Amino acid sequence: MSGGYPIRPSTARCSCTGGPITGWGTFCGSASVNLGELVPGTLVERSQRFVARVEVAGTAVEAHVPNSGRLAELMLPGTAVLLRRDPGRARRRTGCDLVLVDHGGGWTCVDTRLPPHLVVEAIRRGVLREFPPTAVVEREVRLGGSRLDLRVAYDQMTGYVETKSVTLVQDGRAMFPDAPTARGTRHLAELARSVAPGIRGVVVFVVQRPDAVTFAPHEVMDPHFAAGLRTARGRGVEVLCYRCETTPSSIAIGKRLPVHLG
DNA sequence: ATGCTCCCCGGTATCAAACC
DNA sequence: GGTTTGATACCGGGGAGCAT
Repeated sequence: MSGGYPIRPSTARCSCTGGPITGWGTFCGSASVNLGELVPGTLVERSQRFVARVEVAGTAVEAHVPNSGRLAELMLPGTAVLLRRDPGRARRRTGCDLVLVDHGGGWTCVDTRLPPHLVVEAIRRGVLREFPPTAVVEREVRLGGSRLDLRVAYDQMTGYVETKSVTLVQDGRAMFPDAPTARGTRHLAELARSVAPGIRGVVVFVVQRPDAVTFAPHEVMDPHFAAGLRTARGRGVEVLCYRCETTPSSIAIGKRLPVHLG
């Protein structure tokens, strides 16, 4: 199985029209990212930080966990999961990625590589209206001593965009981070430094859970990040939060959620 | 076009040094 | 002696850059 959203450029075809997919594994008629054909399994354990043992059709397999966060409320033994096979590189230790986790209220995507793709598609499809669909988007750009997810150029403007994947929700409130993140705080500082006439700094929290209705930084888990977020916004960094609409076959940027910085 | 190396990602674990 | 802080290695994989 190849297809799905891209780790490498996709040669998959759109399930809407059967035509070739334009760009990075998206459905051509919407801002959805196509997850391709996923394999159902049951989580046995997260044996290492980046590796999970999953039972698939009675056989235990190892899957790469593309998420360095704790995921404590999601990665519970016995949880239903969906895997994406990737026979691509011979050097891969695991044959598949753990993509979706059933937390009881719907599917949650745990792949932190996905949000930048979602944001790019949302811009191109006019769903994320903070940027024009005609903007030129570059991935993985350097800013100061960090590497940010996107640089978005349009007219005479440049926007530096960092996306954050949010999987923790408590009482309807999505929270980030689920573990202290010095790098995340550094990214905020870089964005704040970059803001100037003609240069925007934007952080987009992409919430993977359908039960979220608001967003706030996780003050208890990482007070430095929370303070950094407030400082960044005070210096002109735009703080956005969007919730994903996730199915076992696709993910799309959906509703924008209100942000409470305290 | 392909293969290789290196850096980065974001946490955990461990150890050493500094401090009370 | 106990606690805190800082530095570093490590994990698996993506992607840029370079050589062939």
